[in-house]
Amino acid sequence: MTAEPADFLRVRFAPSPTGYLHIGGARTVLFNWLLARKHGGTFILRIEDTDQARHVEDSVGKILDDLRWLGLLWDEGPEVGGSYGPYFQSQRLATYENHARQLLETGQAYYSFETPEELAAMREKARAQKRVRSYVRPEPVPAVEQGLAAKAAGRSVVVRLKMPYEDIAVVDDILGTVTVAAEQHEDFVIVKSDGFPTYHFACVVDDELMKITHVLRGQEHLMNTPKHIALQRALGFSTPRYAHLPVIFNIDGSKMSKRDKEKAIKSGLPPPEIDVHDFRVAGYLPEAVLNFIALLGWAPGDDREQFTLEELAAAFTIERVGRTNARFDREKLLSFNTTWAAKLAPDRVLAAFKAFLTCTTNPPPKMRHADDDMLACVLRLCAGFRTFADVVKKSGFLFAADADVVVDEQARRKVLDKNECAGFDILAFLLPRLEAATDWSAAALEALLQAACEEKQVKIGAVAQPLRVAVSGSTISPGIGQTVALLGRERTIARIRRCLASRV
RNA sequence: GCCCCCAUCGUCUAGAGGCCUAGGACACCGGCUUUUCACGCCGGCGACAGGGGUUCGAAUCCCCUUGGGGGUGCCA
Repeated sequence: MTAEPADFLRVRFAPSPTGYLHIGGARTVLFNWLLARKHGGTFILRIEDTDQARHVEDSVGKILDDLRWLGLLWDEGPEVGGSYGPYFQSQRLATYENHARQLLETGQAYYSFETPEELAAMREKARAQKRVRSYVRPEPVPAVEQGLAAKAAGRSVVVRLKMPYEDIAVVDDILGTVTVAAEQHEDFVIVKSDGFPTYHFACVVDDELMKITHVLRGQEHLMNTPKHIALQRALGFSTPRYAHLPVIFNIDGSKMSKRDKEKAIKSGLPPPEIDVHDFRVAGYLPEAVLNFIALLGWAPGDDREQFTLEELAAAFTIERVGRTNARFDREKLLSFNTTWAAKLAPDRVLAAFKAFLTCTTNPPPKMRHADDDMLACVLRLCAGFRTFADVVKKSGFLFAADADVVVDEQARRKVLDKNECAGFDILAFLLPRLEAATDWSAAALEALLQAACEEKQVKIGAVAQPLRVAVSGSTISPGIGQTVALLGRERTIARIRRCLASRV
């Protein structure tokens, strides 16, 4: 038996720390992770923090946290280390410098001094002349000594790669072969004036040094790939296999950008979920999110739609990744979440619910600190729920102080005030009977309500609804018998009394 | 502008020349269940962007048009 070498398949996810993990990024991680998992390869996490201006405080921590929530753990990278570290690009500057020097010394790269204004003028001119390429390589190219001197003199200096004048073919496992013509290439910056490498340069150097074999990334990188290939050739590196994933949009076709979120917040609309963190806080299960995003751009080929991470890893192949952009349908995600919440083991749902309670801002404090038995009970009573946020909405009143139960205006009108306060009358009728009840079990209470219906000659709704509104403040709650049983006699009576006192 | 990618129900997709009077899921509509919300069950509506080829035969192959998207940064 011939064993595969340990690192025959190495993939990476390389986010830049500019905020939370985007849902599109999550799908990229997932596909990389699945590929590694399927083939027994290695999944590497690398932080591309080469843009000092865009760096957002603590965003690495947030990204790691979201990845852990999803259950997509990395084999090498921050916190876990590995043999090819460091895994932060900002800690690898010397490495990039060495490679840049090599390129400079072999004449494959050169120093360049144009000002932003000059570059803008070049761009404008190129557009007017309908050319793709805007940067014009100086002839001859400045000598290394000239560049060093300019730098010493305080001028803004970058390093550019001399792009070869030849067609470059990108062999893509999803898209096929994409060839970019020689005249399309231009000398691009590999080292910025602040001495940091650009994305292209750091990425190529690290992929080589970290022995990355497969690059799975978003389609927005497709046109970068010829640059990367040119860099690899100049440095004598090997070229990994490439696969570019289709893009994910909002349901209306707009981009799922952070800007959308900010815009919505500004105009007072509920912000759309676009970061993994948003879905966490909104009460989704990672199982559902993962399952749903897996199906954005990938399909098993049969009618199966429900997959655990393990099942995905077994079924996943790059060949079955599609080429068409997808829209993110929140309704379908909601449906997936409902399904997962119902089919997952109660223990798992409880654990996820507790995690939700610690990260969301809404729940009544007492709910957050309730014991497992109580929370498990609530989860049972809310069976069929769509998100954890719904569970809180439906059962939060169980954890509120009696004085904090405020009757919703609409509920009051519809259930209590209507028909000359029939609802209040029912409550007044119910009160002594509940006070006198000897058995406070859900079944006994249901029976008590049934008896009240018969006595008053009304349907069960006419009795259950006023009681529901009195104890919960709204028309939404778990089954009334169980709700009242769980609430207990004392609190139930107190709430009915408070409600009756509010009658005008 | 220029370069590149893409194109099946409203949405995610199955479909790799005859198995397709195009299958599934979500949404939607109708019904059932029902003390609220949700769940659940049954049924229905609904697509091969348009035009040319190739072929005995095309959703599937080729070309054009149209539409959508990406790139065109000292961002990644």
